Amino acid sequence: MKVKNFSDIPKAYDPQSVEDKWYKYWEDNNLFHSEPDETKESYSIVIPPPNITGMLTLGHVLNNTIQDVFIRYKRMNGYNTCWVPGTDHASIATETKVVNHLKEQGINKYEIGREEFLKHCRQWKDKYGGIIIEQLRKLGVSCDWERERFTMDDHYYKKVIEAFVKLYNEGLIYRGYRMVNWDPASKSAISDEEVIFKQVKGSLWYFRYPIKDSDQYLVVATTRPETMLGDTGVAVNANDERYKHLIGKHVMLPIVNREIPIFGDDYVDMEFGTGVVKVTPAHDVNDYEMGKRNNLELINIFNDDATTNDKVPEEFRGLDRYVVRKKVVAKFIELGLLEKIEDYTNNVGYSERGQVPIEPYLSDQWFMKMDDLVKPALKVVEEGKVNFHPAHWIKTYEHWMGNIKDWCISRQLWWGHRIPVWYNKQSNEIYCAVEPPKDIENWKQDEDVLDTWASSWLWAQDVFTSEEDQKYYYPTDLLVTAPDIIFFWVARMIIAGMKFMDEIPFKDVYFTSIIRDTEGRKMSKSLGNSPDPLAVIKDYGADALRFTINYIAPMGQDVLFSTDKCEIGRNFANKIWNASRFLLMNAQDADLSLELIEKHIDFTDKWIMTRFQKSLKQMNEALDKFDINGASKIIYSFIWNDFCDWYLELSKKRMYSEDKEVKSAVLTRSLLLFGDMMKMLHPFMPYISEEIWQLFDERKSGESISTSPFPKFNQTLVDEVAEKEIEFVQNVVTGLRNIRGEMNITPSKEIDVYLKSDKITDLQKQYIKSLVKVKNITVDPDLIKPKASASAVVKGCDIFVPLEGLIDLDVEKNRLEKEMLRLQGLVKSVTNKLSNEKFVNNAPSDVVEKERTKQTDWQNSLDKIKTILADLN
RNA sequence: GGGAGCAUAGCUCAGUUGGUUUAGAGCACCUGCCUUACAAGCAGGGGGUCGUAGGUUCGAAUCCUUCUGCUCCCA
Repeated sequence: MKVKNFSDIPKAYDPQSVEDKWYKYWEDNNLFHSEPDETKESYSIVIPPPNITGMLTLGHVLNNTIQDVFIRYKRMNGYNTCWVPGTDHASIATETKVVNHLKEQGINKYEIGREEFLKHCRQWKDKYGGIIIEQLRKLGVSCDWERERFTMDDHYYKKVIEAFVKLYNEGLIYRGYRMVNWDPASKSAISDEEVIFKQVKGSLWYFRYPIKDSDQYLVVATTRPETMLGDTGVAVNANDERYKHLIGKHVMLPIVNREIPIFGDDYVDMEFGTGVVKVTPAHDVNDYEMGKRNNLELINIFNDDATTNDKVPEEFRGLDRYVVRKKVVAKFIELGLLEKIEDYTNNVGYSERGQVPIEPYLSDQWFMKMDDLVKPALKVVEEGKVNFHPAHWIKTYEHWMGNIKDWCISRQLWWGHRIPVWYNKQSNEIYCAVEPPKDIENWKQDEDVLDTWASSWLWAQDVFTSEEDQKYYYPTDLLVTAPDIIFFWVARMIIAGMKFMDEIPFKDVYFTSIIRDTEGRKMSKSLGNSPDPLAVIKDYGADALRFTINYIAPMGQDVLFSTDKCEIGRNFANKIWNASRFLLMNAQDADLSLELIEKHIDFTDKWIMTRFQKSLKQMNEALDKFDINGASKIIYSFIWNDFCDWYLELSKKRMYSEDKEVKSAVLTRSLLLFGDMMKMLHPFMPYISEEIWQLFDERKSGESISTSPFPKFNQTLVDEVAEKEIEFVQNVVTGLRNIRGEMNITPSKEIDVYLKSDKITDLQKQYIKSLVKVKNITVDPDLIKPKASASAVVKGCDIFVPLEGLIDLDVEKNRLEKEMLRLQGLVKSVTNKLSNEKFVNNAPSDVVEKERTKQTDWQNSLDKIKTILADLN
């Protein structure tokens, strides 16, 4: 092998130049493109398509990093990997943006009309829709960019329409005049899932409703005074002794002067308020149900923007609902009909997008019948055909699926998939098909578009546009997504998969953590606590951000993120960089013949190979169970602790050897191992691993670590004996360093060391000498403790460091006493255990055996420490 | 009201089927070092008895129950 020539390798790693260079290289060489190949096993992922209105957030970073880790890992393991990227048209979000954008130019959507408006939407998409995709590239994600999709691509659009037609023809989609969640800002219905409930401090107003033909009145309590204008009844509980006798009578509705009935209904909670409920069937879900049961009139008092219409008295018309609220209350005061006002906190539903309170509103909408559709989708999750990680999300899924209501899929918007239904202008006959009717002039198409999720539910199947692709890549292997869209998207994709493909959409679903700030608050624009990932990448590097976020993101728990935590990843990258720099600098003038790699192998080499093999195995196992956080910790500690802290330090003795062949052998092996380490690291830190891998040998054009084979675990390279031998060296070295540190011996001072041991080899002695600043080591199994020396006891070795004149007796006593107490505690607990007959009789024999060994070892050390201490006094 | 999750060092988290656990890591902290890969570093050190109360067991951070607190989802 031949490393790259370097005159001056920078001391600190600079990610910026490295990252841009390699991303371009990967794209130029089209390394991430996949085509069906029946000779290879496929591994496919579809990206959760970000909104075209979106900008890259840390949520995207986490989500896409995880997908990239798996796709790169599988790619290197020989799978034909295909990661399909794309974006979502985000009907309501995009339309809101475009409407506002046009408003700034004084343009009104209704004035320019549907076609013209859609033109603006498409322009907007062309201009801004690709931003997030470009930003994703900065992260280093290995998507198959040739397959980039959009939910309104011709092919995809058609599939969405076909799905609608199919369900319509099967009677699973129907139109109905129902109460829906109305967003008065976008003037559209939204689904139950898009309503966010917030605790709002408000009031409970108590109104007096005069009873007809009487001088008495009933008191009703309400949180929404304005709706009284649409009241068509007053309800009490039929068992309520207070009011029972009034059932069948009427009240005179104030302001409106409408005569409305008093009726009994079980729904009414006698304990709440006064036990009397005003009923507004057109503007409240529960009232709507009561109205149906009791044949009440439906009076809709609002326009589609939640201003009052002409169904209310003239002075209240054309006003915003909250203005009306004030006016109604004022009027009640004026009429002397306001009983009292209490503070009250209630749950108010807000539109997720529009950020305004939703209004329960009666309108014609399209619904999907869910009862039968969910059954197969529920089954595949319960049977483990689709696996959730963490598995506890299954319960949430089951609960939602078990209580599902029909899905309102129509939206009163223009940007999106227009409902493929035409109404005959004369007969009002309904026509539903993929293609419009032939005599189009006699028909009028439904104005509405579909809920965005009623398009993205086909994502996993219809991003594959040819039959061949679909057959090869579907079902996909993994979906990585945030748990907050488990209902919106994950569940519905499974439903769609089972319905249209008769097959699951993905085998595993990984639910990511939610990113919060260090105080545990969700990232949000208004709080300003949401770091810009691109700025973080600029400051720390994409590798650092990727690694950090994996390192701090435990599965199933929230991530508390702050930008400075990226030091973890940056420092790690720098550590790796310097380790490679060390090897490269030494390799510049070395002979790196591969024949040498079998020569001059000692126990340190066997040990590092063992540690590598074991770490590799552990990492494979962690990734197999989707423990990406655990996997990142394994690679981190192997590279930093085992390789850098111990192996590189141990290898310096031979690296600086006079014997060129020794140096070359050690160096060549280290470079090869380091190359394998870079492969292991590559899924997590793709850029720096590529950079170093490319420096370590001459690579062909187009060759990349990302398409090179992942190391395979090799049991024959695991050497337990070498591990024990290193452990011994580490114990002695740590013991000596401890003495140096605690006794305040200046680092430059060379010490004499006496080791009482019968097992230490010459080679071990040399390595110990190389790791601690030592003048001379004397090893003798029958050693007698030298005068005025500091001591330490490790398993199999007593350590003495004579410190004539330097030793502080009190410090040394203190050290040893602390060690004695520790050992005493250990001995005591193990002795207790062993003198318990029940333990000895009941515990497995190997456990008892282990405890016996522990006891002997600890007792042994304790005795020695005691002797030394006694000697000191 | 129903459901889920969490509670281990100052902070953020590990801790596999209960047994080298008198509990690990990173950050923070203290001490000493610019030792020719790395001060974004090296070496050493202090610090927790595992939220509470009980139970199962020879043995519990680990299993069961109670309570407390926090987070999220659904109604």
